[in-house]
Amino acid sequence: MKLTARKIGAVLKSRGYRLTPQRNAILSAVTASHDHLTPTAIHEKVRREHKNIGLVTVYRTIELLAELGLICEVHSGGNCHSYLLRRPDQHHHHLICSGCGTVADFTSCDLSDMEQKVSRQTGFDINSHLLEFMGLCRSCQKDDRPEGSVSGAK
Amino acid sequence: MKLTARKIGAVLKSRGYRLTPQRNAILSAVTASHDHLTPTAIHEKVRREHKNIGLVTVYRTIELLAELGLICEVHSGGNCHSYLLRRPDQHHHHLICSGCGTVADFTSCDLSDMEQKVSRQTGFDINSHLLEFMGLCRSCQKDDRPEGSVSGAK
DNA sequence: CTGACTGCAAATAGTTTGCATGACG
DNA sequence: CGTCATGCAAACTATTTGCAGTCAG
Repeated sequence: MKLTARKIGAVLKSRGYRLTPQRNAILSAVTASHDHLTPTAIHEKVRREHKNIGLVTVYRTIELLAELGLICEVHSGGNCHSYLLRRPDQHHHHLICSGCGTVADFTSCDLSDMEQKVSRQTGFDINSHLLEFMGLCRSCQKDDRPEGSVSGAK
Repeated sequence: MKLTARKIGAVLKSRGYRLTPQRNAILSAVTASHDHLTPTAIHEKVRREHKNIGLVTVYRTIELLAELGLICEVHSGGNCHSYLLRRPDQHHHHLICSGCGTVADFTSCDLSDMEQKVSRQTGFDINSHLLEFMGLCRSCQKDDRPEGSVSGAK
């Protein structure tokens, strides 16, 4: 079950934040996309409908959403300022296609064994982890041409 | 076994790159540190001895080293432009202390099972992964004060 | 109404590029 | 000696901040 723009809006309200058309537009853009989006990308997307929305507002909204844990960063490639809707209901990780940039997520993550082992070895008190897999998605495997047809890449 | 400045220098030479005093200084700074360093941090470190080294040179050297696979990025916190000496001899991952920023690494990583499972589930052809654990290192646990005594944090 | 939100513009930070000089091999 | 590397300055890009007007509640 995914988070919808409406649900996020409700969260915002319940936290005492206002639900403005701009924020709504940004929420729609983020929830509609399966990919990770940079601030600029979100801005462009949103601008199609709300021409005079400021990039600044996008930044501020992203910050807010990240703070509330509704979106999270994706670390694909060198780009570390891409954001993605979060699945709040469960722990999950990302699977990033190096061909087209699509992000899938998966939940079958059991690192607790490894976490314990590493913790024992190093003495660290581990409280979280970051795990991402990189590879080619089904359709990019068919195309199987490393260059060309890359949409997300800079 | 860690990579030393000397060894990296040898690699550079063998690849046809020149071994200049500036590069040497940068290599020493990187190999001497157990932490992840940002370009600016490297620059400052290096400057203590070589006052008129340019930040630009640091950037260019980092780029070169990353290209040769001698250093790698660390994705701790929001900062994604920190670099660390690589252990070229084996696959490993990072363990980042959220207290002081120290980076340890560990090698007991067996994700192949999970990789296969995820691959089967999603149809992705997985070729690499990024795994980092976050937590508190031994000495930060003793201090156990989440604020204060934080050196690496912005 | 009132304070939070927005948009603009300017400020700041981070990174890249062009070019003349200098040093490596 | 020729070429690659450096350092400076300027160009760019990405992000943050200040402020006055606007709008959600």
